Amino acid sequence: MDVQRLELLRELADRGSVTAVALATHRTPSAVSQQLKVLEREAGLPLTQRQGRGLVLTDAGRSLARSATDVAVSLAKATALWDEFRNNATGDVSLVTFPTAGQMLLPGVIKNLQPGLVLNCADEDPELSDFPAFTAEYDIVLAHSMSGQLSWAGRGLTVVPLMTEPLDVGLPVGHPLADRAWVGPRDLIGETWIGVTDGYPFERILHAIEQEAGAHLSMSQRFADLALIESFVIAGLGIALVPRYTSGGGQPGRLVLKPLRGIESERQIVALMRPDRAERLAVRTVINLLRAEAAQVQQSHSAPH
Amino acid sequence: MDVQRLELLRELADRGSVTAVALATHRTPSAVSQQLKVLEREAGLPLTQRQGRGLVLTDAGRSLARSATDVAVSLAKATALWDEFRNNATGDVSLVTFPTAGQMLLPGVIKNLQPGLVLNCADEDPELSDFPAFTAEYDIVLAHSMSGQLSWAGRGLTVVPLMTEPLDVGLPVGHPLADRAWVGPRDLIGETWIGVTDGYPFERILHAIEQEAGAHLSMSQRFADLALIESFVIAGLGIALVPRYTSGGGQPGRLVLKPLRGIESERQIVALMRPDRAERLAVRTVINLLRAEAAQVQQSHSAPH
DNA sequence: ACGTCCATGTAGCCAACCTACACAATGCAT
DNA sequence: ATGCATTGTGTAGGTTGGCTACATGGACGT
Repeated sequence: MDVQRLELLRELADRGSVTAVALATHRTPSAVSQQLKVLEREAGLPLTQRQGRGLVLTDAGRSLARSATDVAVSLAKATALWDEFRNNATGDVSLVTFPTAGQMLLPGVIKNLQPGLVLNCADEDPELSDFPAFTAEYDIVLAHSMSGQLSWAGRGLTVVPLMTEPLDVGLPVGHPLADRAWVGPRDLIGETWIGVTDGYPFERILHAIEQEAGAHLSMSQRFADLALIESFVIAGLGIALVPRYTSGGGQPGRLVLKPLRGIESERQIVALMRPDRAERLAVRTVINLLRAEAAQVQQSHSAPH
Repeated sequence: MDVQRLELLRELADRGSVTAVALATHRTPSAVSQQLKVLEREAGLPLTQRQGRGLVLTDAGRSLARSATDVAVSLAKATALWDEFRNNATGDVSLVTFPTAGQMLLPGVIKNLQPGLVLNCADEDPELSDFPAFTAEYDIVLAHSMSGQLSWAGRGLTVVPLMTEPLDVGLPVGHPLADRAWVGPRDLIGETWIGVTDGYPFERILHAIEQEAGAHLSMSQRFADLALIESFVIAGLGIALVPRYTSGGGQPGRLVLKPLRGIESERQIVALMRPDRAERLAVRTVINLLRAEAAQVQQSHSAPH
């Protein structure tokens, strides 16, 4: 019973096609196919099944792939263990993030990286992409969700919460509500909103405000880019829900943030990983840096408040 | 990072010498030595260390060997999983036991073995041998100990309790105490005892009786074989502590058993296994049969009582 | 019907691992 | 003290297992 073959089966479960597995593991599709065939013969029962021109796992195959994850995890723990003995959190770690989290956390993390530890970052649009799926490609995936709602549950991924970021109401300077300490849902009736495109977590909060205030909110625009939304708010074209720690980066002092009371208004920023990758010492080190950075961001915003 | 090499390291931790590992894994010592050398180079730090003409593990080596066990366990779980899919608890299982447990449990177990599942049994003298060490050689090791006292703790072995067997006072027919329902420590003052050789669990109970009764017990003989002890008791040469379920096999009706009150007088019979072997479906099946048989033995003795 | 995309066979090459044998070091016995 | 057995380790060579390159056979879309 060979671990490499089990790993191949697990990759197939994650990526869905022999060719994709071959690409990811730097092999030819033929090699992958052969190894899977050997695994099937060893198992004595079909693990895969042709479907169209592709290949899908049988129940037995899926089940075996799951336990292959356990093997990979314990193996990763072993390597992490001797990395610790060598005190050697070295190597490459890859990371994807949605833009605002990257802007908020990554510069501080990269500054504190110890020598020999390389962090390769990329960003993706959370609206267009299935973020959990990136765990096949990247070691760490920074994703966000509304509090409580975990869209990536049940995929067998390791989830590390990094921080919860409040979503405030962004107002232009001079707005009638700008001198208030906080605002409630009823204060917001009649305002014009700059919204975000569908799928963003902000969407749900706006619906909650509508329910609580008992009125329909008028939505003038829908943008995906936060800086664009802020520029509209500053220009007095409406108000918007903006994440507290990442807003105002472009034009500081021109945007006023007010906490929203009466409604749970925050997003959770988490790190997603495949369980085996989460065990790597280098990855764990980066995660610790991310958590430290997140804590510092939160503290620096709460102290002067 | 190769699993086979890790496995070799773990075998070395268990068996203590390269030659023994080579013998156990059907390889030449040279092959083992080479693989360990590769593993060390991969790890980047010394895992073994010469001591005399032998070889011992360093701290790092021991630590890595421990995590190698986790790998082996998850791997065994995977194979057990697909064995379950095939509904195929087949293969060979090896077992050592001390004589009385084997006499009590094994015939019933072997009768109930499903076809294709082969159980190879052997017996060893618990006094002469280090039973936990047999887990390197056999899949299942049946051992006994006093209640609570687990001499094999901390070796990273899987322990499955099978039953607790009371130790009764064995008397010849016609003995003054033979019509009592039970006996206490003070009743036993002045009796002549047939003891067992050092190291047996019975030893400790006799000391406890001495303490409780406040008198010294006279010990006339010391034997290792239970049947021999019983024959002495029957002959009126003394009394002895005998396990309730396994005594009287040779000459039924000639030996009277009385429960001992006031002193915790029982031995625990357990199965010891290396954790990875414990995960094998065939092994788990045998363990279940052992537990069922043990329960039945206990029940059949308590019902007519 | 054709081209494309996917999985899978076949032949051959290469590397990893093992055996066989030799050798150094250590401990035990006479 | 001096053999002698035992232990671990090097070196040379053979065998096997897994990979690549290329060809084949279905399945889908146009």
